[in-house]
Amino acid sequence: MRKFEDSLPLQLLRAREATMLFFRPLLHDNSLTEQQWRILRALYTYRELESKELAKRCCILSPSLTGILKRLAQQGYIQRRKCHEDQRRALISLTDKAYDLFERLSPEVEARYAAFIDRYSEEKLEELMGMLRELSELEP
Amino acid sequence: MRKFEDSLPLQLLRAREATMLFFRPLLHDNSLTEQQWRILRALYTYRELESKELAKRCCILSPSLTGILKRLAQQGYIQRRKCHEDQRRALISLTDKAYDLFERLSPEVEARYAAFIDRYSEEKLEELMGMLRELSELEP
DNA sequence: CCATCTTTGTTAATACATTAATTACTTTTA
DNA sequence: TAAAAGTAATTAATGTATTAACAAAGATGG
Repeated sequence: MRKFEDSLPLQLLRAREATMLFFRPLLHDNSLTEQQWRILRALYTYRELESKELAKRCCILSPSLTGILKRLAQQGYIQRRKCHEDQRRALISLTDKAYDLFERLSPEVEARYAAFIDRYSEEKLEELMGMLRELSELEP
Repeated sequence: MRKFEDSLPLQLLRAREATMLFFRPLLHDNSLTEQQWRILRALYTYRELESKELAKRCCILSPSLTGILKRLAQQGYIQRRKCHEDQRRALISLTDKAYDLFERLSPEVEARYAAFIDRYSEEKLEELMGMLRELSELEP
């Protein structure tokens, strides 16, 4: 049996925790969770997404997303409309309030990303991202 | 601003999800959660750990661990004793029932790990693990 | 020796994860 | 076209994540 620490899922978890130490305090200071920020980021980029697509891009399962979106809506950060062609689908987008918040925070997020790269190395990061991308396309 | 998909935390999450697709079904078929399996693995390796050390090794925060250990104890998988030198510490270890379960499952877990390596590549995995290890030692 | 500070572990409150089951709507098929 | 099969989103139930606050045991300094 492999050593406990030689588990890839565990190392991926550790690496993610170490990375998030650069960003979590900033999000916390602004009363945002990781998941909420992922959703803001996705919607800022793609303008409008249906729920299922949003879930897939953010790596959040639909039942979780339902709750997260409900809370984001209560805080006035997202709005939803029904798709006319298919009445089952819901189309989600950011409110102006959310755009403001995003544009206020993103410079500091970028600054911390830069600080992170400074510590790790631009080249290593690029290589790592490549390997992760390949890994995430794998199927059992 | 970087593209949404160029976020390292997101790619680490995606990669972990893709990896867990190899193992999650097996754990689920045996009514184990990821966290429970991490704890079994850690305690199988180290025999006995105090709560804080267990939390750190498994990347689980203390308050979460409290609940997970309570449920594992109810199912008869762990036992706890107090440390004599320091009455605050709790020492956790597996029961025989847990050792049996672990030894029954680990061959299949290893088989799926082998299947995973077969798809990804032994060399890439080693290199990836190295980069992740370096990353997880980083501090803000 | 005592008051203070620190550490270990827990509780409480809220947010999210996971699986199964359900509802409402669409598409297929007989 | 009515019944069956499939899909998007939600609800329900249980388990975990996160932060703050706390109790109890231990270390520290006056």
